[in-house]
Amino acid sequence: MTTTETFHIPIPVHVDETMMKEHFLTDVSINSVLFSYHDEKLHVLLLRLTTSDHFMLPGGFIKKEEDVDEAAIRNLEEMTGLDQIYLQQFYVAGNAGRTCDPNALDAFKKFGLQKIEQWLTDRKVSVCYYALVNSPELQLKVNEAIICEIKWTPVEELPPLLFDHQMVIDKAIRRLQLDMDRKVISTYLLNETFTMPELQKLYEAVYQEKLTRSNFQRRMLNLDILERLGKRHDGGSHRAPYLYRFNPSKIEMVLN
Amino acid sequence: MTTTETFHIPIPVHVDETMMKEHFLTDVSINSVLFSYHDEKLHVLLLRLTTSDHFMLPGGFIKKEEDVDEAAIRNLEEMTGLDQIYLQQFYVAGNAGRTCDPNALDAFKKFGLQKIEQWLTDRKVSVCYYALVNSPELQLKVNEAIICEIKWTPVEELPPLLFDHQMVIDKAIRRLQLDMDRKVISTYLLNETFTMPELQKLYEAVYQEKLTRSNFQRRMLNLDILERLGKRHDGGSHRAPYLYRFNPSKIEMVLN
DNA sequence: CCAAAAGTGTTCAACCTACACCCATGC
DNA sequence: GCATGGGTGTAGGTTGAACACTTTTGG
Repeated sequence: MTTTETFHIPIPVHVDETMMKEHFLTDVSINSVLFSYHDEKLHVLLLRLTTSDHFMLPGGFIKKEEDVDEAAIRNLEEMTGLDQIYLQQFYVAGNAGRTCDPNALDAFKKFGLQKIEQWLTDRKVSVCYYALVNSPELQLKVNEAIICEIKWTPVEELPPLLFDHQMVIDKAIRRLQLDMDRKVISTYLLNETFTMPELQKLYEAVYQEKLTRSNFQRRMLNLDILERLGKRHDGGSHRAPYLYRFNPSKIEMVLN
Repeated sequence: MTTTETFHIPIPVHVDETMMKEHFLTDVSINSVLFSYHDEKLHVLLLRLTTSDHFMLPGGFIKKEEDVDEAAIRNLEEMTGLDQIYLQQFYVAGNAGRTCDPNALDAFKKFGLQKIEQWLTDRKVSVCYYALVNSPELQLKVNEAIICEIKWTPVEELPPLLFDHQMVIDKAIRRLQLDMDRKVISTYLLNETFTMPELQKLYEAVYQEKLTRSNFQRRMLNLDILERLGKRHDGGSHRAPYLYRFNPSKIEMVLN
């Protein structure tokens, strides 16, 4: 999946409400805000049922014998094929009316999800995670049934969303900003090696503000977790920037 | 309730499992870590069933038509009679095995809670809040049935706890520490007026470390949210400290 | 007058900000 | 050589830690 196309993933529809109730917790769900950084922008992964104009966050349910954290991981794996992802619980969306979105109801109905439509729009308390993905190339795994659209969207261009997902994303961004200052989670959003200007652009995308080049450089170097490697020349008519890498042994201490 | 005695509150037992399932969400619960500050120590409110040696956090369940935040507030009100409390969601305890605590099962059984024993030890995802209470004087409201012990416990002297409540308290303290630096929540733990040494001792209790007197004073004054009132002399053979008050108009901006 | 507690001042280092200057590269 | 982008240095301000000094009060 490139960063500009949209893609289609299948979601299973052979399930019915009885099956869901048997295997899953009935009034808890999971929603994940997947962040990815590319094209100098912070992106969020969104889904759209083909029967709706509105997008939504990926999510899932918790098996009865499964930890909530496990369920969040399983969910991401099922959807993206990725398993070494930074995952952080950050919020519980618990308003009683949050699943009563007529747009969602309508979309589910048209979509042919009658068998679990009730289940999907029943009152749910949603445990929200944010996840950091350094590559937007998703290995899609789900192999059955109906198709929906999946898309990386820049955070400053979010379309209308179902349920309370706009608010959930806002909270996720706020939390990501706070965590960026306390932990060294930029590792999870970049390739293994990167230049200082690239790192700076990531910070600018997350905080949605410009930073001063020279001061940013010093700040990062003072953290004492960067290893300077060789230089990398991109063919541009300017000086070649150094490549850096996060020093794994030093990061552990900072990662809470 | 003074700060040294333990107290007994009644909890209702006329309910049975069918009633619970009809009115409440089945696999979500709430736990609250109530913090109070007195005797120069940070305290947590703990309950103990008279049939157990182990203490536990107060908690409750969520009505089907009720927001989770509302439920947390209702819960606190029912238990303490207090309604202007600072309440902050901070964690979801979601491990599958967390409610399988043989000590708890045993205590519930002996306690005569057969009718909802199954309900109480069924797998539950717990939304955890911390709350700030500036007065340990609780107005107890619940008026029926069985008695259990309720006690303010200094955080450095926590007894053995049921379920995963020790871990929940640890996380609550960590979160409280982070929040103390970002917001001005000390208001909720002190009387309206206080002296600088009193404020310092609160910080020392929360961070569990000594702070330098002169620097602490400057730091607090530089926040520009304190109003200096008169002096207060306690009869001690030393200089009388000033009284301070948080300036309500300036606090709002800092309270997120 | 002394001890104890509270308030204030001084110094030093760390760090942030702004801005200037130097280096490498392609056209 | 010059525009562009990257790297480094410097001056000024702010912040925080450590510690010394002063003020108030009771015995």
